[in-house]
Amino acid sequence: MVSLKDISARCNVSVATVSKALNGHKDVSEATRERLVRTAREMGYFPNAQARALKTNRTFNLGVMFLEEAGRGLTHEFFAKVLNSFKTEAELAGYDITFISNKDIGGRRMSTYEHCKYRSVDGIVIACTDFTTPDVFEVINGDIPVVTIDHIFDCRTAIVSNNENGMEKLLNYAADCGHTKIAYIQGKKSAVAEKRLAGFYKACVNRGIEVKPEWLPVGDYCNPDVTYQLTKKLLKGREIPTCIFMPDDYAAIGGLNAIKDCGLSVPDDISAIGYDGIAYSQLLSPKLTTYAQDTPLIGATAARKLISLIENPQTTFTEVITVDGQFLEGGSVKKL
Amino acid sequence: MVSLKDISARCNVSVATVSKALNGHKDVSEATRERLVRTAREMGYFPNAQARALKTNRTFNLGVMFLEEAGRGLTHEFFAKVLNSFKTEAELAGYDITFISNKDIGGRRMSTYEHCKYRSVDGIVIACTDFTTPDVFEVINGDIPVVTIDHIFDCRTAIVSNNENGMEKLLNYAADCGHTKIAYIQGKKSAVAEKRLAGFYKACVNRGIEVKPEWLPVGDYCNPDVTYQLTKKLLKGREIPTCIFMPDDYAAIGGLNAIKDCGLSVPDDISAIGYDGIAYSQLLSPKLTTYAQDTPLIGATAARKLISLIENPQTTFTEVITVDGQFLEGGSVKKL
DNA sequence: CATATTAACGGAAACGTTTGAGATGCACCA
DNA sequence: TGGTGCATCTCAAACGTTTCCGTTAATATG
Repeated sequence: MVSLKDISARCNVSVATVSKALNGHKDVSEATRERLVRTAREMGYFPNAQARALKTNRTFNLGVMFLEEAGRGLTHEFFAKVLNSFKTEAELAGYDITFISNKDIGGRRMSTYEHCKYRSVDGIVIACTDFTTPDVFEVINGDIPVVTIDHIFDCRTAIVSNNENGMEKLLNYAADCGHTKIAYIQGKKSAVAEKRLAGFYKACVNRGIEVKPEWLPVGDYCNPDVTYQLTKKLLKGREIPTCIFMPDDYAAIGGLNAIKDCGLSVPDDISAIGYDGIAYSQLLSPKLTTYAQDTPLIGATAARKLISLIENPQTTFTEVITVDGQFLEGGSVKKL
Repeated sequence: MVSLKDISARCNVSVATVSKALNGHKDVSEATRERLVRTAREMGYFPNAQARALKTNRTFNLGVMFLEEAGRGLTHEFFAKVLNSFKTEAELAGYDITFISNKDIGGRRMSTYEHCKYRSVDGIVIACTDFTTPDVFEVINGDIPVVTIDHIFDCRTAIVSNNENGMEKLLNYAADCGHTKIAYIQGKKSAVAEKRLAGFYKACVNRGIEVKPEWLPVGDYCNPDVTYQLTKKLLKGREIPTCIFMPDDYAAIGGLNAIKDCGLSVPDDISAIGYDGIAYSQLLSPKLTTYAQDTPLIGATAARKLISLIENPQTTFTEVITVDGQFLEGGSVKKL
């Protein structure tokens, strides 16, 4: 690998001058800087990332904290999409992405935060299903720039999908279609679940729709099995709803199977609504009516904000950025 | 951050001794090593990754080259799963994962290989849809340890899913069910596609099944739309097959929709077979009969092999490791 | 013309490690 | 006793940068 020293030798200047020239400092003449930049290019020079990091404490590396209890990890479509656009945006700005977790190093257990310190990441993005772990708190309370996705800590900037608005839009659509007997299989208790429920309630009140407690069972996200069971239970009740909101599109598959297994069909007998707008939901027939979270925008915004926090420490004020999604009308809701 | 110097000061020994003690060198007495290790732990010491890398040229970082033309990136379930287990296994061995691509740095375009050099990754795993790009060749011909997934270069070790065997198993099953009129919508031309076709042919010959050229259209992987069109075309033919092999489970959704749109049903009128065993395929009703690639094993093997190449350069002989998958019997194939 | 200012560059320390070569003390053997 | 070998530890250079400070020469200022 060609180093600054090689360039300095070839051009008869000091190493310091080469460094300054390549980094755009002012105290080097335009003539020599042009000459140095040119030969650096000719010789195929690239800075040594670790040497630079050692001096500057800047690695141009972003840590991704990505804890997912089910172990599905990258397989989780929402996370995968967000991460994908995060990565793209970060790379555009010259940053690389490294996965961060708690792990063993040299026989000693290292917490996630220690891992970040060890790797000297410039910033951290946290996207978890569970934000209540000690590992998360340690990172949140640390001194490395952080953005969180879909969870708000009051001292940190957060990018959140507009869950409240999403549910409102979906419920308004159902109401527009004439539905009043609406059930909602909730996701597991979390900040996201609360927001969605809030949006659901709010819209119900606005539209004068009565919310039955027994029509608000708590299930789990991304869990078709649980959703299958809960859907069946709803369909066996004394009074059955005409429209069922599923926890999300993936879980909805279970719900749809339950409806089918009860000898009913979507949307003629029962209307179904999902959440997420994952690819599959639009390949079903009928297409699932759902709300597509703007994952590309969420990821890109997270990256931009994080980098901004890193590069302009003075503007470090906490901020909550809400990203709207898009209503997707499928054919899974019957117009009464 | 506490450094070696801090420990050496506290314990009245030289920095060198601390370094050697912590790294398990032999020329330090058991007594002092124990003392040093203990105070290092007490003081919360972690080695500085970049300083160490600067000296040793070892970063304990693995580069992931992950080129996917459709831009689906991590969303591609096969890749996501493989990457997930790769990551887990690598972290177990103390390695971290960094995404590698071609990008701009300091105004100059950097190839993927240059990127690897810049970050000084210890090894690279390549998982692409297209192995014919210059970027891939440059990495393959470089001097950094490499393993490839699902593609074989003769100078590098490769982890490949047993595509030939998978297709054989599927075709044998179809034949066992009594099917003789079998169509196969192929994936896009690639090493993987060739292997699968080879397995298909081989099994057909074994079972005495005639292969009609018009029943072997070339479609694309993960493309429900194309598969939809090709399936329709097959169903409109003069003679129609009783069983259709789809490029993969994801594409199969398109095929299944086409069958439905033609007023036919699976498996009563047409049998369908997928490939991959992705989660959705087992949530459909009927479940899709398919072949699940052992993605956890593929990823873990890739990580282990790569690390072995890094840590034992003497054993650097090229190797091709074939990973078998598992046949999944669903309900999408009718027994004639 | 003397002095202050400025532009352009070099010297050298520092970042936190690793590592080979040397230094020290001690036991051992002839 | 003097050398040899060994165990244990220290010295110091090196990895490739960045950056503060100093130096030089040229130019501007009074």
